[in-house]
Amino acid sequence: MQCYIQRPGPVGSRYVTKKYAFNLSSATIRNIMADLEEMGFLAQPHTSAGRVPTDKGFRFYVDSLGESPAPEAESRARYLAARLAGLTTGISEMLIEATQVLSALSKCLVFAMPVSSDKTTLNRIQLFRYLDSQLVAVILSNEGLVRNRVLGSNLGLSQRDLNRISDYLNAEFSGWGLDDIRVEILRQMSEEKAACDVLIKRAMSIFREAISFPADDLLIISGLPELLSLPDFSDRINDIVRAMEDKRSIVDLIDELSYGAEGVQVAIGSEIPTLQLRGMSIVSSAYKQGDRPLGRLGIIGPVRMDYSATIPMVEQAAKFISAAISR
Amino acid sequence: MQCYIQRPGPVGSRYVTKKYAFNLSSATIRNIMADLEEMGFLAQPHTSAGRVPTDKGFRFYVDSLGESPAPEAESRARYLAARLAGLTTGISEMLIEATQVLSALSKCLVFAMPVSSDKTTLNRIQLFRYLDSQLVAVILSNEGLVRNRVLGSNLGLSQRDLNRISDYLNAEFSGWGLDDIRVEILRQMSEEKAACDVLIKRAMSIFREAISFPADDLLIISGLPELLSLPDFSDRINDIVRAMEDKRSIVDLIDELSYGAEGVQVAIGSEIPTLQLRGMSIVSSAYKQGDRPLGRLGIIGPVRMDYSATIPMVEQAAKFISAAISR
DNA sequence: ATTAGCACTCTCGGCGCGAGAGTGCTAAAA
DNA sequence: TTTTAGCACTCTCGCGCCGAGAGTGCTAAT
Repeated sequence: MQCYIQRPGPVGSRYVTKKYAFNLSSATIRNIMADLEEMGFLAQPHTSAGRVPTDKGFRFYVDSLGESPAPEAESRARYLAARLAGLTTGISEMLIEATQVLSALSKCLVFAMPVSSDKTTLNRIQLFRYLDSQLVAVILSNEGLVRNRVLGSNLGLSQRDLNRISDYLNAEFSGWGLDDIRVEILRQMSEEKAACDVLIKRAMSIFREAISFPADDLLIISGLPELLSLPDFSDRINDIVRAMEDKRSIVDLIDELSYGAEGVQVAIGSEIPTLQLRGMSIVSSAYKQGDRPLGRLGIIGPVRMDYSATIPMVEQAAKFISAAISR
Repeated sequence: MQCYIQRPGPVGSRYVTKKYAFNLSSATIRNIMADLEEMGFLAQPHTSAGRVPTDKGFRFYVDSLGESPAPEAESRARYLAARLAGLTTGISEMLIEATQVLSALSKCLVFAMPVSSDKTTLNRIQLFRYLDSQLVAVILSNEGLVRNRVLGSNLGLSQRDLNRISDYLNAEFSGWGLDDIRVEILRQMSEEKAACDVLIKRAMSIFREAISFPADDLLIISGLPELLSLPDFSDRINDIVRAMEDKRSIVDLIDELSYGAEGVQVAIGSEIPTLQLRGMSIVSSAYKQGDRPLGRLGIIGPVRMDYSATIPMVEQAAKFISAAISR
């Protein structure tokens, strides 16, 4: 019933009778609409404008959408797969490519959000002398994230020392969660137990610095122009750009919304607490390695987006990426 | 004379007489304005609106600005220095911080653009086994850039092999320009000379892949919302966002504009060829390590920006960063 | 060379108005 | 009982008008 709000503007009873061969007159439709309005599924912006679905209406629609076949989803999935198949590089590159493809297909904003680096587990760390007095820490996580950090003063450590430190850290902490490592380092440091070995002490302080990342710089966003071109948001553009600039809060929002969600998760309009994103919906899904969630990707678009298209798209993309990672 | 167009909208003769104690009547001002208009320094949007400086007018103004003392520049420079001084990390972090500070101060968009990775010279490369079948190449340049790249299939090389390859590559190519390396690799590969040693052959093909970066992902942009909030661009917001999305063309533009420029360089309005950036000016300066330029940072804002403030700001920032790098 | 005065021009915001679209309600038809 | 036709009513939107305001150019006087 709601599927015809894919065009902007309220829709009137007469339009419905023309568009669909219901064999019902506009007056009947009006009655039905009045009923639906009473139930809270429709609303009119003002008397004698057409009806507009409410968030509740969309929620009902999305819930009742269920497992529709969606014929064109097939070809889209193939296209996405083709674009991603060529990539032999890491997860990050695949995610970037995927967001770009999806934003082009959906004409919405697409994000991808690897799981916060706090929650990743260390695969390996390696330190290098770099230029005059700096050192570089390269941190590989088991989740496919590669990060590097330049640290200020290497305190005159030789590359040999750094190798020993690296080896020590890998032996000690490989497989640990970065969060746990942080706690453990603080514990060891406060215990002063490590004081006996000055190298270990140094290793710890270097390590502590090396694994402290900003929490948001892994968020990938594509298709901002697409979102801004939509007639819905022609005012409020500033709000949106500003909201997207603050990646941290986006990450937190997505985290909060999809806490414990299985499969595709849809947040519609007022279900999103953030004021700056009012009037928008978020369709997102986790991608996983085996059973372990590695991150989330999804679409942010207007409430009246084409859910029957976006939901399968997000689902397919997440599945494809999961498969590619797990392979 | 032009310094009073720091408020939006054309300015009339009467306003001038009030604002400045010239002891001249508005009619006199009108005559002078008519003269300036004939010379091409002023224009009127329509008859009986005030005058607006032309690009030519701004150019004259900027050129005649010379070495003005700019009293508040002092405190701004100190603020910037204070914000940057705390950072002990690498160049990239410093640039990000600098762009953020500058965009907050200038209410404009600020960019920083490390020199293209093609033109950097290799300091060191190191390869790691990673996860199942991938390998990670970490590339350190002499210009302070740290990049890593995940490569697809490691072909069953052990970490020991990778270390040997790394050592070989470092011995062979450390100090070379990435461009030159590329050429050399192609030459060696076509000569099949390296065919004798299968490890070297592999090293070459890995290396070739490892040093191929997208040319634009080092461009840092801060303050897009600031730029969009300006009343000047309330239409055209879409153009701007889209232009900023296409980082590649921004990089090319800046490169082109500032080719061979010494010190601060100002491009005003129509001096910028890009259509999407019409109505804007770019103030930029190179930052250097010693005498070697490492990149460029600058401000993009409306043509009627406060050049007497932005020019010293960009200059100071570039100088400070140069000093910090060279130290 | 500068200024006062004056007629002229152009923009901008508010107002009214009519067209268009859509509704609710009532009474008739199925 | 459900559906339909008809009708009066309401609200938005676009358009043209008009007056206020700001600024100019020109001329004549200082």
